[in-house]
Amino acid sequence: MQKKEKACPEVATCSVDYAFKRIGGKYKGRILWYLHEHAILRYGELNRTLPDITTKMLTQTLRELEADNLIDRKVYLEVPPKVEYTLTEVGKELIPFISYLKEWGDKQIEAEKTKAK
Amino acid sequence: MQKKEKACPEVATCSVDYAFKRIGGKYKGRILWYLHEHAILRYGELNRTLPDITTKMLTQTLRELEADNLIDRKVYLEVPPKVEYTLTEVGKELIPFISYLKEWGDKQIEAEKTKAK
DNA sequence: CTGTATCCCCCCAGATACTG
DNA sequence: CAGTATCTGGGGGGATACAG
Repeated sequence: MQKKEKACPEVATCSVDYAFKRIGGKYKGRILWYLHEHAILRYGELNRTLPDITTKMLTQTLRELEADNLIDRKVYLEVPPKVEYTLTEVGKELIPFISYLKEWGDKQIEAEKTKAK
Repeated sequence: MQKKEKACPEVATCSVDYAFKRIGGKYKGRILWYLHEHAILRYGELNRTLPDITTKMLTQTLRELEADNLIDRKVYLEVPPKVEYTLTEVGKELIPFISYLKEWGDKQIEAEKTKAK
């Protein structure tokens, strides 16, 4: 059964939309931030740093970030295997903004606490 | 039919996660940005500004933003009805970051074009 | 003009098992 | 250690109709 094509398949309607498509998603923000804090993180370290993520989602998200040129993936050919993830230059450009967002988040969380009392 | 409040579905694992939960979603970024650009927008104007949104999603998203105290909703009791949306002070605090993100997006889009040629 | 109310599809993401 | 593979469901979001 032919369904009508969706209104906007994949083209971003504006640059804000474009940017949100690239850093949106359930885990991307945190991954980028943790990579900023630690500079280099291995797969297992990321998995432990994000307690609620599954290996499937972690791999998938990392691949998307890599495809979008926000992170680098370096594989060491040794046993046991070792893979390191780092921010690319383009990815690093996002840090000031995530940093700002984090401060805003901290502030709001604090405000909520005060209000609750 | 009242549904359970959606403003804070789950506990955020960190402030980055918290912030992304509040501005994430398919349309929130653009809505906040357009409200910044125009200061005041009516429901119909927002609907026209986001060509790919349905009334259902627009209403739903606006309600969430309102519940999160990022936008204000002012109703004029007249015929025909008139509703105006504006950014709250808390919402305005997000503008520098969205602005930064927009510039980043513009830059990436430009870079993609150059690369394509 | 500013929304509600339904119906329903698709896909994100979780759970689990397995592999080089 | 660093991932695939497969199955599954829940809900985000689309289309449409209608109301105050």
